[in-house]
Amino acid sequence: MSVIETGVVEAGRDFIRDIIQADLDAKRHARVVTRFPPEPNGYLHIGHAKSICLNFGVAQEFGGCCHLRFDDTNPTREEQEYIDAIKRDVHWLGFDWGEHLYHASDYFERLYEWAEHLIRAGNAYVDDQSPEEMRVARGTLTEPGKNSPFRDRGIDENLDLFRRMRAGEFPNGACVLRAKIDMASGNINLRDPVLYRILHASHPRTGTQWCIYPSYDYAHGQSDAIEHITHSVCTLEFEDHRPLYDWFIDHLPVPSRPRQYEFARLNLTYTILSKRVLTTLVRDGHVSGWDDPRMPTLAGLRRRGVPPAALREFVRRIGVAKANSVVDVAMLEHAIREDLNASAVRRMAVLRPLKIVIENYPEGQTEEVEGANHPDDPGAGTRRLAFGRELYVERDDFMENPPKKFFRLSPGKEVRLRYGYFVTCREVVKNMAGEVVELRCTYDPATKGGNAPDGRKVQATLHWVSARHSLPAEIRVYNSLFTKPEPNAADFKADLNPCSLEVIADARVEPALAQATSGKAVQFERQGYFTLDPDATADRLVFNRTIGLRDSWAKVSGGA
RNA sequence: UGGGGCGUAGCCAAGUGGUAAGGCAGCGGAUUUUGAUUCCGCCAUUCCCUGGUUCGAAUCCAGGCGCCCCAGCCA
Repeated sequence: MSVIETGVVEAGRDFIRDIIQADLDAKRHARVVTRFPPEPNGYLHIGHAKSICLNFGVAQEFGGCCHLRFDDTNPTREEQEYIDAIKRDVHWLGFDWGEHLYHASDYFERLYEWAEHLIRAGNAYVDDQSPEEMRVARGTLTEPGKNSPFRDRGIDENLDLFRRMRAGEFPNGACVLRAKIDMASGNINLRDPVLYRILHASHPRTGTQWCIYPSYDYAHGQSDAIEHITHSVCTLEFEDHRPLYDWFIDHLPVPSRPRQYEFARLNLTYTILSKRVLTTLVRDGHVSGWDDPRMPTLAGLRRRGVPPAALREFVRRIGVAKANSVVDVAMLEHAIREDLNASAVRRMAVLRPLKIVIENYPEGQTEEVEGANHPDDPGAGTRRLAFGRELYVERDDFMENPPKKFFRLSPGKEVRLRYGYFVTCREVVKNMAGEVVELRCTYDPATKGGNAPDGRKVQATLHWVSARHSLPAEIRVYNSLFTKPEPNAADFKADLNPCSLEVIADARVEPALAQATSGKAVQFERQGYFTLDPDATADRLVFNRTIGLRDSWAKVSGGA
């Protein structure tokens, strides 16, 4: 599959890898087998990238394999669209499950048989209590629960009832199958957890074949055992499910003995990774879809132009530990810039054009100058740029009354046009409203290419495009990564935008950009990294800004 | 005295009895035809707190404090 590039990154060290190394050293396993087990009820986001990189990464590094398993045990929330999207996104991130694509639903029959096994052993029973009665009887965090009045039904009665549950004799909610463990346990997961509930719902894969579905707790560990998973790595909130995970493994004739380990999930400043909130944004139309470039989804990041290798590197650097933490989004931004700086070709584009006319440049004349595709990589070659009497420069690169540290154009000041000539601003043309509409400049013909033979220096080098040769483009700038200043999902209001989107409709770009490829990163010199949007056409260039360049002038000037 | 976890710099994070890695951010400075990049330098006398053990403690022990997770027929 061509979407797969290499998923290999340099191995970091963390407690998960230490555990695996120790298990391998002690010959507890011949080969490590992990799994990435998403529920197909939404799109993958950058938080999942941490889990994907961990599970697939570890398998690669230790010469094992990683399964992709859909945890599709709740047909009321799962859809085929999500299954497809998840596969696409895992591939895009750079990982391949090969033949090992599984679904919890592949094991429904075996899970059912094992449930009967538990019943026969007196370890499970059918409970007719209503959900409300069960909730009350479960007790609280500080008080023990009470046994269900149905807890001591005979094995035959339980078997009969459970078979009738499967046969569809009961409506949703009529009863459940529960494990008989300990209603007084301090760990609430052990207070007779539900194994099966009745759900008369069509499943994306099994259709209407089943009307009872296994719970996560019951299905997950057994699926791991069936697949001979050696290390079942999940997030911290499942830590107190581990005793239950082990209880099932201990009481069932499973073919292997997987172990569960937990790590802290990813949190990012200014970013909401709550599936509930992301779903709301999509469902209520606050964004264009799961792949809106403002979304922290893998699909959104892809469309925004973030390279998968940058995500892998980011994940490698944040590490894997058990402490809850919030990673500064600047770390992600750094990983993205680091990748893009090395890989993106350089082009010139003027986002907010200001016309300059070079008065001493012959009318009607055009000449070509050469610009490097990548200044740090001569092998990337060069491209030709049309230079002429009328050009556009960035509005922000001119100030009529510049402050002290402003290096760019201002009346009387000389600057370099990159790969072009030194120019000096001679006159400012304004409209009736007093707005600057044009600059009259002169150039020094001896500075072609950007060097002055007399050795004189300029303080700034500006990017520019030819007025006649440049192409119009629409540019979409996402002002901050992803979200609002306070990443508190609880405070989320549905009428809030996930982050601001600024559409710049009248940008001008150099002609070579007509050949830009969707998804391939380009650096607009002095502006940042951009990528052609998939919706762009030959006569309508649309670029998404992946991320801006670091900008020390913005810091000095306070953005003024 | 419900159970389970976690506390190392502004943010991640190594370290597991021998005297606090690394990255991000920040701050200086050099180079620069992108105010980018690159490069160099600085940035925890101290590891949540208090005691104890030890020649020696972030690491071991005791007691505190703080934060997170769990009461779905969700995962």
